[in-house]
Amino acid sequence: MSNSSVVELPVLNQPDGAVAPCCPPLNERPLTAEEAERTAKMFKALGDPIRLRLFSAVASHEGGEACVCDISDVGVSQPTVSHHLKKLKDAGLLSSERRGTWVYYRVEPSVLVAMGQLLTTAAR
Amino acid sequence: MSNSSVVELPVLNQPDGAVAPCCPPLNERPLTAEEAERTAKMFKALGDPIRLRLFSAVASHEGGEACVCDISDVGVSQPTVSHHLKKLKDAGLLSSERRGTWVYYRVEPSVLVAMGQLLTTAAR
DNA sequence: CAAGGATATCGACAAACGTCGAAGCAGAAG
DNA sequence: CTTCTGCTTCGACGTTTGTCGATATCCTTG
Repeated sequence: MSNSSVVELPVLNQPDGAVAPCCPPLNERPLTAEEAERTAKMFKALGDPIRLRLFSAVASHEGGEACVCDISDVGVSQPTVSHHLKKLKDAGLLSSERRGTWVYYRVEPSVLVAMGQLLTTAAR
Repeated sequence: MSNSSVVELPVLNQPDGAVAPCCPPLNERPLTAEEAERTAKMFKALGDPIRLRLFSAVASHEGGEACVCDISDVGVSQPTVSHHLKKLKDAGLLSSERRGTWVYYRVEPSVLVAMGQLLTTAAR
């Protein structure tokens, strides 16, 4: 149980391995309730300072992945770090894999791209 | 009191009227605690489905602004709509202006751009 | 198999959040 | 001045969230 298939957030994985953003840019048209529900989970996951630092630490780490031990110096207890990493994982922003003693978290580059597209101003 | 100077989020308004993103792309380097604190407020504001729909409704509305009456059909009471709009305003994502009977909310295009830059994959 | 380090889960608790109805305020219209 | 409409503020309430210490799990090492 490492790379458990990301379900609905924040990109839709295509059968051919490509990714498509789940929703149009925010200024293209009003999001539907369902789109907003899915997308909000993503923003919510990044809406906590500790989680944002953890996410940024993973995203900026060499190879786009980091061991928990590399990034857990954020001023909260170890269980809290674990809790936040789980939330990021549940939101589909990170995946994790155990290698020996350590657990590595990684961010899919496509996630960053898709999230950026959401916020990139549509041609108007 | 309409366009009250946006203080710290999510972009830093330059004296010459230009804007700079408040923080580097999330995968450039780990955010500092202060950067994360500021940026998380922005994400948090978009981390609620109702707020996201309101924001999207304003952002996609003609001219980048909308009257409250144009966008308040999101399934919650009118005071709740007002409460969420206030949160988006406090987060620096929207500004408001009263014109006669109606209050108009608007989103600064630079905000969308700056937020997109946060999430756009840095060259690595 | 025993010991130890790394991470996850559990249970509890205070603080923050989303929601509503009621009441208040500001312009427009009579 | 009074009434009406659009919006905000207030006060209350149940739910969710972030945090911790204690405990459990997984894996390596001796």
